[in-house]
Amino acid sequence: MLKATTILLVDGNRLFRESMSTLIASWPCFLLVGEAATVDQAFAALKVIRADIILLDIDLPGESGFAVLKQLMHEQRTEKLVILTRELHPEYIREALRLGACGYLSHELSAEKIREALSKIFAGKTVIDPLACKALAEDPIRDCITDRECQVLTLIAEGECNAAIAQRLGITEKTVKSHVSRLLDKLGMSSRVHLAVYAQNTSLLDPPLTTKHESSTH
Amino acid sequence: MLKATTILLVDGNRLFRESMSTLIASWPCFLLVGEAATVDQAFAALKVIRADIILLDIDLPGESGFAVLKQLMHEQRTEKLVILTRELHPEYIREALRLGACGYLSHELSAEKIREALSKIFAGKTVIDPLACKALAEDPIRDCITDRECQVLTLIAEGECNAAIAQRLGITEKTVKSHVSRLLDKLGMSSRVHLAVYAQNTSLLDPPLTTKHESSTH
DNA sequence: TCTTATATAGGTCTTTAGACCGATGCGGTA
DNA sequence: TACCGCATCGGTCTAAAGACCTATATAAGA
Repeated sequence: MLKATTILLVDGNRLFRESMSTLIASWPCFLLVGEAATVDQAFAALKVIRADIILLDIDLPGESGFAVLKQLMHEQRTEKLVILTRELHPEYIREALRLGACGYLSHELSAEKIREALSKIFAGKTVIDPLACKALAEDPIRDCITDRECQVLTLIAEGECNAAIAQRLGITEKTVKSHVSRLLDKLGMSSRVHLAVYAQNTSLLDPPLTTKHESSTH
Repeated sequence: MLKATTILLVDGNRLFRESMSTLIASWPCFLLVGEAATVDQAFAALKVIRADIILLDIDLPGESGFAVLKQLMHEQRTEKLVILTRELHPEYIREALRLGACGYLSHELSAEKIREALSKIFAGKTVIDPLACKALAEDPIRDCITDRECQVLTLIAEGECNAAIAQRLGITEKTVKSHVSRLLDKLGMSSRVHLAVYAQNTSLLDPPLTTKHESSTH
């Protein structure tokens, strides 16, 4: 008998968990082995169960689903991490893939599409929701940060306050606030701290922090 | 004839540059080959000149001198990078050395001491101002971050606001603010954005964000 | 035992951040 | 020309951040 692919579902919405639970139960080769509503619950569950695939929402109550992604990738666990969420923010998608997710699926997908995707993912493939691809592709606006915004972002990452940024760029604090708000909106974030961390982690800033392969030539 | 050790001076203070210029001119084996008041000017200068030693202030108008340090270390250039600054913040010193500076000299040093230090540095040694050592040594408090503070720092780096941190740690926002203020004080910083960037760059993050034993008996 | 560090928490206050609204001028382009 | 993206700036408002003050319980050490 074929062993079922086991799934852990992490989603803050109880009704959604229950309906997904029913749905998965109707799939022959899949088995839901656990549910969690929060990041903490997810970690707790992972201490006692083993899943092949973790279906992970991002917008969880409390800590973001990215925290799970980060932690588990850090621990080099073998579970396939798949984002299953309502949101299609391009930045969410990029961040998820950057952190090592094996898939990004939205709630817009049909149940059948989800099942297919999970099969492929279990087989080792990476599946990105067509809608997510579309969101990435159709959203050059949200992707491209203007020169000015990039300058502001850089200064935020240096820890400058709006007034200081205004002074250094020779504009008013009002304008800086406009840029900051637009950056937050474009990147789907909610505070300048996120922006700072984002700028640090992506090579938006001059020195690409890729200390990966240091091929020393001396 | 002995080839002089060439120096590029990066400092935002014009008068200081001029006086240092005169001072260096009075040293037989040293030659000041360039000056810069800002990070941008420094990079511009480095495109056209070659120096053996770069004397670098940290508190430059605009971008911090650390930017130069980062970039040049990243490019694996051969110039010796020496911090010459008024400040003796332990965190500055640590950061400078971490980024690969060959020396940390304060303005409190005598001209003769500076010259000696530069000779040693050119010879391949690393020289740290005795006052800087003292600042590091006398400041064990500023060095050690407690477990709790580390947890708060980690959450700040994740972009959490104080209220969210309070919720996740099961304490009041007031207490979180206390921890944040203490962190800012210990690390000589002025905003949570600095803390976030600091935490990102120093991989303070890996360690336990595990909610340890919650001794809720208080 | 006395001291010190830590974690906790409260009060008051000012400053900063950011949302949400609007507006203008400029340059490229369909 | 009319439209659109960008950068600029303004007003108003709420919430968050952080300084500065005090205070308590606990645990580790001198």
